[in-house]
Amino acid sequence: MPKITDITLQRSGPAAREIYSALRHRIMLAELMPGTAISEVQLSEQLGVSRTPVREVFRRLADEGLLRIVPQVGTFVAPIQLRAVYDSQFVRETLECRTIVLATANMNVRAADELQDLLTLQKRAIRDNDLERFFDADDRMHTYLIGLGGYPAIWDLIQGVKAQLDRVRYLSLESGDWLNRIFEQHEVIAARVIEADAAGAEAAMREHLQSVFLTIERLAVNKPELFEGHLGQQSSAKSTP
Amino acid sequence: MPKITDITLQRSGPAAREIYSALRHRIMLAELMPGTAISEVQLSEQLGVSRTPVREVFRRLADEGLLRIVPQVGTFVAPIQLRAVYDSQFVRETLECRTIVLATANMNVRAADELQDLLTLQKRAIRDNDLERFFDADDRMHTYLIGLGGYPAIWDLIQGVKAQLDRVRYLSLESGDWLNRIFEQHEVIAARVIEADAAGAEAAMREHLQSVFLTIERLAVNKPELFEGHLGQQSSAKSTP
DNA sequence: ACTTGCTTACTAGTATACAAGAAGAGATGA
DNA sequence: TCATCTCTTCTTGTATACTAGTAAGCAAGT
Repeated sequence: MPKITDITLQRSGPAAREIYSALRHRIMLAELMPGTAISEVQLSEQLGVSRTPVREVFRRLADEGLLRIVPQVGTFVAPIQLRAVYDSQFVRETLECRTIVLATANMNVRAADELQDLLTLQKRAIRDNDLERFFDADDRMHTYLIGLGGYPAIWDLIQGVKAQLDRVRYLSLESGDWLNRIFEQHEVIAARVIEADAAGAEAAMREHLQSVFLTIERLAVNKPELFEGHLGQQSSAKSTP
Repeated sequence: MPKITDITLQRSGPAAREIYSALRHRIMLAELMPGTAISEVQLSEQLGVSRTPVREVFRRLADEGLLRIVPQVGTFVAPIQLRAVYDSQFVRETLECRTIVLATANMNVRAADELQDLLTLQKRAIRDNDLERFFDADDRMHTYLIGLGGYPAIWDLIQGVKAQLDRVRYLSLESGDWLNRIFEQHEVIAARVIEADAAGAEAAMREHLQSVFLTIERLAVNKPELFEGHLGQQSSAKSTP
C-alpha cells in the first residue's frame, strides 16, 4: 500500500504563477496600454479564482514597476517612465559590457557552436517575420553570453530592469529592416567573442545596446502620450476588455 | 453635522509596510538566523494583525531572497548563498565603479561639502563604536556618489542585491580596526572625486569594495554553517522567540 | 443655472474560514 | 526491538466576508 506522499503527482499547481506570467505578458506586449485600470475583482472572476492570488500578482507587478496601485482607488498599468528607461539602459550596458569581456576569456569550441546556433534561430525568426520569436532568441543569446562570463544569475537582474525597455521595444514594432540590423550586430559580437577579442567584443556590445536604445528614444519622442505622468487623473482609463 | 470623512484623522496606517521594515531589519541584523522557521500565524498573532499583511510581507522578502517559502511546510530565513554573495559583489563593483567616473565629471563645491559632512558622520560613528550608524553613513555616502553620477535610481537596485552582502557584514561583527580602514578608504575616494580624478576615484572605489568583500569571504570560510544548503531538513530550525 | 451636500457604487486593505498537504508522535503488529 | 501504519497537528494556499476611503452621480437649495 503506497504512502500518502507517493500520490502527490498531479498538483493543482500554483495558480498565482500562471496569472503572473499571463498578466505580465499582456502588459509587456502592450495588450494592456499604460493607464488602463485593472480591477482585482473583475480579473479574479474572469480567471475563476479568488482575489487573493490575483492580489499577490498585483503586488509583485507593482514592485517591478509594471503596475501602479493606488489605495482605495484602483490599480492601473504603469506609464512608461522615460527616467526608468534611461536607468535600465545604463545598468544593462554597464553590466553586459563587463560580462562580455569575461566571456571572451572563457571561450571554447562548444560555446562557438552554441553562438552559431543562436544566430541561426534569429535568422529564421526574421525570415518568418516573427517578432516575438526573434526577441526570444535575442534574449537567449544575451543570456548565454552572460553565463559564459561566469555570472549567469546576472541575467535575472537584467531581466528585471529590462522590463521597461522591452515594453517600448514591443510598442515600437520594429520592422524587418531593424531586425536585420540587430542581427548583423549580433553577428559581429559573436565573431569578436569567438576570436577572443575582448576590446572588440565590448565595443560591439556597447554599440549594439546603444543603437537599440536609440530606437526606443525615437519612439519616446514620436508617441509621448505613452510616457510619464498619464496617471493621477485616470480620465482616459478604460476597464479591461 | 460633520461628515463621516471628517472623523478619519487617526488612520491606522499601512500595517504591511511597518511589518516589512521590521522583519527585514531583524533578518539583516541576523537577529533571525538563517534556517529559523517563521510562522505566518505566530507572527500575525504576535503583531496583532491578520495573516494577510504578514503573508504579503513574506512574499516580498522571499522575492528578495531573504525568506524561503516551502508550500505546506513552512517559511524559513534563507541561508546565505555564497553564489549570490559573489554575484552581488560583481554587480555592485561594476555599477559603482562606472558611476563614480561619471560623478567626478559632475563635481562642484556643494558636493565637496556634502562629502566632507558624510565623512564626519562616519568618524563620529566609529568614535562611538556604533556599527549600525556607521553602516548607515556608509550607505549614505555611496548613495550620494551614485546620485552625483546622474543615476540616483541605481542605488535602489544596488540596495536590492546588497542585501546578501550586508547580512554577512553584520554577522562578521567588523571591529573598530576594520571600520577605521574602511573610513580611510572612504577618505581616499572622496579626495579623488573632489579633485575630479576619474581614474583614481575608480581605482579607489574598486579597491574599497573588494577589500570589504574579502572580509566577507573570510567569514564564509570561518563560519560555513551559515551558508549554502542548510535548509530542506530544518532539523536545527527554531521558532521565533 | 449653479453650487452644495449627501448617497451610492466601487476600490484596496484587512480579517477570518476552509482546504490540502507534509511531518512527526504514537499505536499496533511482527 | 524495530518497522509500519494511522492520526493529530502543524504549515501554506485559497476563498470569502467585512472595513474604510475615494469619487462620481444625484438631488435639493440658492
